[in-house]
Amino acid sequence: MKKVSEPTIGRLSLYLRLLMELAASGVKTVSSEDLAARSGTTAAQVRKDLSLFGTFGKRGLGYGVSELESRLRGILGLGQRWPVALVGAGRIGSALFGYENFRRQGFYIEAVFDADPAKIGEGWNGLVVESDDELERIVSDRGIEIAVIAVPAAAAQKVVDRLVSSGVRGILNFAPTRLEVPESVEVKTVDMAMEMEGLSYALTRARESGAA
Amino acid sequence: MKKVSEPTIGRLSLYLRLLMELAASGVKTVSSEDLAARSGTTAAQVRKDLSLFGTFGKRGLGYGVSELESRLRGILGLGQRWPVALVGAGRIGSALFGYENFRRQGFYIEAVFDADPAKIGEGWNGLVVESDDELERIVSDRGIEIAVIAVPAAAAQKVVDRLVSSGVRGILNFAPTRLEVPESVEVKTVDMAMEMEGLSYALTRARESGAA
DNA sequence: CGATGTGAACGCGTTCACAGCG
DNA sequence: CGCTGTGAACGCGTTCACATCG
Repeated sequence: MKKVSEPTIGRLSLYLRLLMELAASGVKTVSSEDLAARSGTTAAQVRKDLSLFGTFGKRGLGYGVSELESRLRGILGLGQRWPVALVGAGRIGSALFGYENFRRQGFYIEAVFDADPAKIGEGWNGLVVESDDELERIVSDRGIEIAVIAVPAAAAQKVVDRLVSSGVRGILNFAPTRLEVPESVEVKTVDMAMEMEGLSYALTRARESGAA
Repeated sequence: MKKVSEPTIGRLSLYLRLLMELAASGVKTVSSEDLAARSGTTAAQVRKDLSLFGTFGKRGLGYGVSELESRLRGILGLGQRWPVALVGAGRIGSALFGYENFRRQGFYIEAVFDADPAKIGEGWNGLVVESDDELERIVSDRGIEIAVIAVPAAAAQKVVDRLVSSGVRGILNFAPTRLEVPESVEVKTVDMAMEMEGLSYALTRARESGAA
């Protein structure tokens, strides 16, 4: 198999969501051009992305919606239930929990940790907040491989080290800091401040050239 | 001025945060190599990024921390207060509100909207949740140019259209859907489901090649 | 001498154009 | 004939290498 770029994976994820919507609307077949229009890319890009993983289309016809959907599920590893640990029982975690696509794709928060003794033992969306001290034990006992980090930046690296040593291999990071991990561990950082600053930049530029 | 790529802006934002940390530690000067190590990139990349906007360094010495910090602030348009509207008074918005870097960089949530009549009039982190109906009036009255969308995907496009027609030119979108906007409007989408699926893909791949 | 600033080389993802097949 | 699958061309961001200057 050829090598697959990160943007490609992001688009596959997007295609999958669109296919679910199409399936719900009763559509049976889509062309690369149609998918492209809905996802904001080009038909050639759609075909290239898909062709990296096999040949799913019917020439002269397009792609079977439900077939492609299940193919993408398989490619993205969504055919299973993924137990997830949440570290930091704050608002971000709650938001994630309420995010319906989260569970629908097989991600289940199965442990919530917090360093604040006041929160430990408290109920949290049907779970109980566990003590930080138990992190290693619980993560490895439950076979958790994916964790969401929602702690302050200063605490993040320490948490990550402990998670990784307990078997976690994928991390979604909301702490605004760069995390050091072994090659074998995948980190995705969501940095809202950075996104906002991107907006600030764009607006400022527009204003300056408009005013010039 | 040469054209500036999106990744470059993201890195500038990152450099800025590192510079703030360095300044807080009393560091006066940094080399491109030092900044590169801290930001996970290369020294050449740091210099290229900065050189797009001017020549801030001293040869043989490096960059003045506080000088570079304020230059970056200027470049990113952070020298001002940005009033922000939040549409959707749910958990994501609360998370954002609690995010300290948010206010520190000049972003202030100055209006919160929700479609749910039960929430309207309620207090929300010191603000009052406004009726969706008032959106156009309030956004334009308060000169709001940046909005955060935290509503269900199905409702997002309609909200965006109304925001844009009221003067909003920058949007941070948490709804898992592609938004249609005029050229002149900047959209940044934060798609947590997509990030999680990226993790799922990486872990699945690792497992398969490991097991092979 | 040391670290910056930058033109040139490079690698890689995207786009193009068309052959291939239902 | 229509739309997919794909090698080739392209554009662009990253990396390299070194001239430049404090």
